[in-house]
Amino acid sequence: MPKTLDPVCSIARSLGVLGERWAFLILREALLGATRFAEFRDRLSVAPDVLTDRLATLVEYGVLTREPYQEPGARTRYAYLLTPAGEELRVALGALMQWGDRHLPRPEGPSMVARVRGTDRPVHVAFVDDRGREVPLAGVATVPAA
Amino acid sequence: MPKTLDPVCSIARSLGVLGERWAFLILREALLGATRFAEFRDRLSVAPDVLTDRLATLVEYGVLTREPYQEPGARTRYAYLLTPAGEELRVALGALMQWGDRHLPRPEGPSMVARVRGTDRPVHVAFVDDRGREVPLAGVATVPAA
DNA sequence: CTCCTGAGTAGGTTTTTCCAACTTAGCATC
DNA sequence: GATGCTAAGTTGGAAAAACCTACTCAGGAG
Repeated sequence: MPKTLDPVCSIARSLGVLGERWAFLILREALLGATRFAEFRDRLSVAPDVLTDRLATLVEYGVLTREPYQEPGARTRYAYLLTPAGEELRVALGALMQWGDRHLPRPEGPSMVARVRGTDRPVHVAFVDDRGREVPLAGVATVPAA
Repeated sequence: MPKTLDPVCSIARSLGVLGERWAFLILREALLGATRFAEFRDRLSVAPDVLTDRLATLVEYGVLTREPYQEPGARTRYAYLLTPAGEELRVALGALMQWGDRHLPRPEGPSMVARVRGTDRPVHVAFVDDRGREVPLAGVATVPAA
C-alpha cells in the first residue's frame, strides 16, 4: 500500500479500501451472502487477525455495516451486511470475474455466471453511454475532467 | 496473497495477477500511456524492485508485453506495452474509478472521466445484457454455472 | 576513456501477513 | 453453580512482502 495514497486519483482511493490482500475476496463472499465472521474465516481460510482488520476497514469506508443480531437461545452477535455502496462493487467484481474467465480460463469453464435475475439471459460488464447502450472498448477514452 | 489461490474462482485468478500491491496502479499508468520502466517508477514512486516484480508478473500473464525498442542514438531498451487482454482491464479499472468517484468523492470532483471517444458524451461501467442494453444492478444475479 | 542515462539488482530495515493458541461472553447442561 | 460450547475475536512470534538507498551494467556521447 502506498501510505501516501494519491488522493487525486479515484482508483487509488478505491484501492485504499479494497487494495489490501483479501479485501476483494471478503467482498466476494459478502456478495454471495456471507455475513458472519466465522463464515468469512471458514470460506476463505483467512487469518482471523487479518479478517478483523479488513472488516473494520470495509465498515469504516461504508462498504459494510456491523449490525448486532440475536439468534434464539444465543447472545447478541454481530453480522456484516453490505451497504448500497458495497452492492455497487458488484460491478467491479463482475469485471474481474469476466476478465479471469476470458484470459485465465480453466478447461471446465467458469464456475459462476451473471444472469438477468429470474431468467437465463447472460449479462456482462461493459462501458455504457448515457442512453444505456453498450459502447465498445475502442470507443472509450479516459481524459482529464478539465 | 493466498498462496493457495482458489483456482476455481475466476476473481481469485484475476487477483493472482492483479491483487498484489501496485499492480492496479501500474496498470492504470499503462492505460494512460506509460510504457517505460522509469516512467512507471517516476509517476508512481514505486520501489524499483517491486516494479520489476510486478511488470514481470503482468508480462507472464499476458497483460503486458516486453518489447525491445531503439531510440536514435541509444541502445536497445525495453518497453512494456498493453496486450488486448490488458486493454480489456480498462473496464475493471473504470469500475473502480467510478466507485471511488461516487463513494469516496473529493470536493473538487473527479480528476478523470470516461467519454465516448471524440465526443463529450459520458460513459459509465455497468452490467449489460446480450442485446447491449444496460441492466440495473438489482436485476443481476450471480449464480453457479451449473 | 570517462561521463551519462535507462533499466534494473542488492542489502538491510520496516510493515504485513501467516499461524496457532488463547480469550471472552453468554447460553445450556449437568 | 461449575463446566462446556460456540461465535467472535486478540495476542505473540515467525515468515514474507514492501520500502529505501545505493550500486551495477550496457552502450552512446563527448
